[in-house]
Amino acid sequence: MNAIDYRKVSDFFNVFSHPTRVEMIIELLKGKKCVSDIRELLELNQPNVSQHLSLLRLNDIVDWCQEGKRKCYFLKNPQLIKVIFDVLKKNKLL
Amino acid sequence: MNAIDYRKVSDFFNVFSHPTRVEMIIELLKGKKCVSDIRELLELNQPNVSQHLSLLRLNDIVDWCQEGKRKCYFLKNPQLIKVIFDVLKKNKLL
DNA sequence: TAAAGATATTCTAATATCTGAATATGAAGG
DNA sequence: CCTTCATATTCAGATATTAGAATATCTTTA
Repeated sequence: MNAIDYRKVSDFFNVFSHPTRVEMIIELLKGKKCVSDIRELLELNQPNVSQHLSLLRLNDIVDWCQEGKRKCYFLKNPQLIKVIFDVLKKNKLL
Repeated sequence: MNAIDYRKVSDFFNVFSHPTRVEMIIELLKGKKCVSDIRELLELNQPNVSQHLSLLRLNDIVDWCQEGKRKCYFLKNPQLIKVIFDVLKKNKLL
C-alpha cells in the first residue's frame, strides 16, 4: 500500500530535462505568454515550440487560454515551480 | 551577465528523469548503500546499477567510499534532495 | 463562408539513451 | 603474486527523443 510511483516522479522531472523547456518554464514564471512570444524569445521555429509545449501540457505543467487568435500559455502551479527553482538557486544550480 | 545555464539545470533534472534513478535516490535518502545492496533492493543487474550510479556520480548527486571490497554510495547533498522531494510530496507527486 | 494568421500534428532523419553481454579493473586475503 | 569477489567500462542493438519540413486545424474577421 502507498507504493511510490517512480515513473510518475521521473516523468515529472523529465519535463525539466531539456534546456529549451527549462527556458520556457522560466519565461512563463514571469507571466503568461502566447506561442509566438515564446517563439521569438527563444528564437525557435514554431513546430518545435509547439512540440515542447505539448509535452508541458500532457504533464500538467501548463495550461492555456485563447486570446483572440493567440493561445496563451501559463503555468498551472507556478508556486510549485517557484519553490523548486528557489531550491536550485540556493544550491547554485541556477 | 549572470545568464542562466539552462543546460546545467536540465542536466540536473535529467538525473531524476528515470524511474530507476528516482528509486535509487529514494533508497539512498534512507542511508548509504553499496552497489550490491542496491542491486538486490531494486532487482537489477549489476552493470545497469553501475551505469545509473555513474550518471549520479558525474552529476554530483552521489559520492562513494570504499568499505572493504565494497563501494558504498551516499547522497552528496541529502538536504537538497530531501527538500525537493518534500515539495513533490506536498503536491501529491510522490 | 472564405481568407489569413496562429498553432498543432505528422513524418523523417539524426542523435541520444537504455539495456544487457562481455570484458576489464581494483581490493582483500591467502 | 594469485585468486576471488565487487564494481566499472565498453560495446552493440533496441528504443526514445529531438529538430525541422510539410501539412493540417483552429479562430477571427471581412
